[in-house]
Amino acid sequence: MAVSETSERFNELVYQLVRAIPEGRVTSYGAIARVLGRPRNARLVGYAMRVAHEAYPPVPAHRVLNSSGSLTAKAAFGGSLMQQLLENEGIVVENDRVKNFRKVFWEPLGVISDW
DNA sequence: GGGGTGACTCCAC
DNA sequence: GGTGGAGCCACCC
Repeated sequence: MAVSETSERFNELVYQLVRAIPEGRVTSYGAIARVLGRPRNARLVGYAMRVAHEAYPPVPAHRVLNSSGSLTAKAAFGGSLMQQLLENEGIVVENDRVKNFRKVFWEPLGVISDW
């Protein structure tokens, strides 16, 4: 199976990290990319999320936002589903942006030291 | 192999 | 805080 193993591994690490996000907290694509040693690969994290629906266990991709706290993935979730999921966890969403983004932001580095 | 695209980020204004 | 431009890298024609 000669697929691009590097991106496969990167993909899996992204999933594992996203699954570690606590309920009611969010993080950003850039933060994940940085933790995985690819600070310039935030876009690839986004791409990984796009195909994350094929992964199991499921990945809570709705907890991953851009660096501004905007729901850039909203369209991919279809309508207001993403916002609903976030609000269901106690996160306040206003005008496609997470309120108190800095407060609910979850730093992935904490989990890395646990590995 | 070349060119366009994107669930991004940084920097300047 | 918003906007615009450049950089990045895998994916899909």
